[in-house]
Amino acid sequence: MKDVVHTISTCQRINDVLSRVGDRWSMLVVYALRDGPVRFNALKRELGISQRMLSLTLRNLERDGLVTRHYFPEIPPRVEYELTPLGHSLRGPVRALTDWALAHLDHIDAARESFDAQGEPAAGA
Amino acid sequence: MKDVVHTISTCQRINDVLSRVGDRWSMLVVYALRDGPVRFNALKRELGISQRMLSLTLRNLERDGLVTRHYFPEIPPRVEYELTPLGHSLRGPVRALTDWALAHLDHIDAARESFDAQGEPAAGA
DNA sequence: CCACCCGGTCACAAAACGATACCACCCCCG
DNA sequence: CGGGGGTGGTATCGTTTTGTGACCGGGTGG
Repeated sequence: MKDVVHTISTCQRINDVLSRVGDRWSMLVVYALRDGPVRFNALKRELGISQRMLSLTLRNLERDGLVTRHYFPEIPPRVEYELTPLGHSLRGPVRALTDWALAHLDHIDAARESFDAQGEPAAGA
Repeated sequence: MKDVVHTISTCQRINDVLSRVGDRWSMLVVYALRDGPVRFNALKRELGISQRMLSLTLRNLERDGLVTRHYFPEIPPRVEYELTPLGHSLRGPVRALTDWALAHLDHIDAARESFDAQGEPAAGA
């Protein structure tokens, strides 16, 4: 029973961190920042994320010490975001997940289609 | 520029999969199912998830071919959920992420605290 | 002059989430 | 025999999160 108790608290802790960096936008941003600093609007276009969510996600990431924000008071003002060492350490796990995602997207789509097909055979109209 | 274009579509695809299995409940369920079949209420207690979300998450996971649902018409009726081979293939990436989460939880908390501290110095009372 | 870029915020709608209650079934305890 | 409990789920309702579009200030090109 002790193992179970241990597992429970472990889940709580994982849950805790995942609720911070485990959302898809955060992971996508980490993924997009893998090769160095990127500008705000570049991220926005590349990820297909709304300005608001990108702004929010980046601020949370910055708060959690995963990215740094560099403001260049040029004309036009430029803002670049870059991974911190902590952020870089997350690259590996995120990479594993994105690689898996890329590799199994078709598989998931197929499973979903067959599930939906057998689940609702007379769902037409 | 071709590389950029490639990156863009790649992000879209990753985003696509992540919107399916990239939420924290799905990953937590995969994590909890790593050692074999687990019952509905056992998962609920272990993960600290509401019945509604667990039910939804499990159905989505089943739809995407990541878990299978085994119904035992006993008294009381027992339902167990188990990872499919596809689900097992996700264990690695999820493991990487959960390990990272466990390892860097303190780091994140510290970063957050210092960020909040310097962000709102006169937020007392 | 108007339109567009930059980075970002505001207000609002839509969707997701969480807690609770409820279902049907059966068991155990008193 | 009645009350409370556990099983796996769904329905409802209120809150939180997410997403959409407009808007801001500043500058530049047509």
